[in-house]
Amino acid sequence: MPELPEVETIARGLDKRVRNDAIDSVWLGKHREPLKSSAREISAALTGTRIIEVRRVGKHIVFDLEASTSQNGKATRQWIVHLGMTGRMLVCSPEEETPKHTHAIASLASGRELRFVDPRRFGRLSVATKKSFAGPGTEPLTISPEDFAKLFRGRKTPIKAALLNQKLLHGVGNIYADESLFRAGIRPKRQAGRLTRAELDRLHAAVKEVLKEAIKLGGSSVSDYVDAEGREGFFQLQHRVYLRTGEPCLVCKTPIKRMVLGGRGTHYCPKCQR
DNA sequence: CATGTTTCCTGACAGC
DNA sequence: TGCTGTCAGGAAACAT
Repeated sequence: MPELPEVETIARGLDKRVRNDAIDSVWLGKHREPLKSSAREISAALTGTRIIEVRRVGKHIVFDLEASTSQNGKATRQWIVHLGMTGRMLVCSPEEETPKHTHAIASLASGRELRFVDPRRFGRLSVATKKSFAGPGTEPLTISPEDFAKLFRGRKTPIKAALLNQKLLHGVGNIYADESLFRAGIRPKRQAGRLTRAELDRLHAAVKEVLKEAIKLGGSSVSDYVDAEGREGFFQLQHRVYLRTGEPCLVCKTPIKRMVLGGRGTHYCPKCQR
């Protein structure tokens, strides 16, 4: 599942490959639309634009687009892609077989195609034409320790649920929430508002560290994640708790426990995390 | 508003 | 082999 490090890897790969290319035409799948904006809006917004840049905001891929207007002016807009759990954004040649669950194809001036494939359909496509897309919450890689601590003040929800709340921090998903809490030595179900400032500082550092390491390794390939070039990441080899239920903790050898928290599988070491 | 619960969707996997 | 049932999980909608 693509979280911040995976989306960052994908966005960088896409930027390298399609920056300055142009979108000639757009095809969108028929049946139920995996879209936030309407198919007509998306198609109209993308067709005839040039790709200025591809970047990541939270868990979203943002294509910054430029359209030439009739008065010779330039209009900017964004194509925003959320990959959900199983979404992929691939650059391919039109000759390549179109896989099942392909929901959108943008034909590029270079002759290649940008394809959005998403079996489970949790992904979302949308366009924004007014202001620059900023995402729902704050970027975990740049937030200060003070602002980080402030996010959780007075919250009764478990810290893990708060980390997953995209309106607070955006980009942290299930894998990196578990891994960060392990590195910070904090139990996932601790009340967010009751963490000490020292614990929050540790968590802040852990979140940043985990995300940065994961980006360096190209993300975690769990289930079927691959980047824009179809390559797998390697951070799954560094996971200390995620999907390690029953295996010994790498620090104290206590078996890793699993519980369900906020509807998500949650993995932790009962001895190292208090 | 804050928090908890349900829903969407399909592939993978267990059990028979 | 092939059918059925169960489950994961991001985020929005809905309920409390």
